[in-house]
Amino acid sequence: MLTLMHESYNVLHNQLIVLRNKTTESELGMSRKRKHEANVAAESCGYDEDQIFKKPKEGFKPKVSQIHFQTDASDMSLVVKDGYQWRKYGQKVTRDNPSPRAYFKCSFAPGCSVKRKVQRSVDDPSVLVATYEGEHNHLSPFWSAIPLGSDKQGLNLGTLPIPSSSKSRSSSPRRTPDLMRLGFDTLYAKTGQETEAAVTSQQFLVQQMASSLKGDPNFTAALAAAISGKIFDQARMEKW
DNA sequence: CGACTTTGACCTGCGC
DNA sequence: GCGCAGGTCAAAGTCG
Repeated sequence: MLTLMHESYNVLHNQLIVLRNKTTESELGMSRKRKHEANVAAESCGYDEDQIFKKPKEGFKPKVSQIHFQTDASDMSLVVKDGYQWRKYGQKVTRDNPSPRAYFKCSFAPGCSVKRKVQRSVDDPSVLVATYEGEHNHLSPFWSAIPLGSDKQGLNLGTLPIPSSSKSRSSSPRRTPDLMRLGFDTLYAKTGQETEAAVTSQQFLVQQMASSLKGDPNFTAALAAAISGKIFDQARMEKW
């Protein structure tokens, strides 16, 4: 039943996203050709033109947040490792900033329409300013790597997707997943035998992972992004 | 060969 | 209507 419910939810959520996109397009005023294309798509979904192009009572403004990343000043790439998988689809030099602005789309989930703009700060070129538009319709790749209900069986973190779209050309080593897999595999190898040694090794592994993650710039960047997002949400909630 | 980046062209909104 | 600037598309190139 849970699976069915989850599937139904996903279907409905995807339809909502499609409708939101269409209403936004119509509101912004699209060309006749594009309107026709959207209309065809709408018909295939079972909605009439009025439903799709009727101006919404409340405009759907995508959630926008801005996060600053401290980088090496010598590193001129616009790659921000925040844990998600991004696909770059454009780059522009804007008037107010001599450094180019890169445009990314979330490529982790097909239906995810979150966009990200990354540009160096005018004041401090070592700071990357990432502007996020929209909300992910999926869990972070980190949590997606952990199967639901995994209880000493799954948790194969070695399958953790490699964050960022830099295609691992950068020099940063991918040591964390290996370490994590090593630890969890060791920990969960003996099924159901919770010995004292296992508890000790668990504590040891936790310490080892903590020190490993602390030294991993990718993880700290992702953590900073997550905390910033949380603070942003809280600020919005308090404002309401 | 697939996934991804690069980059010039194109689209769209906005001010004049 | 025109020009500018920001945003997006898509073909070509790159890499593992």
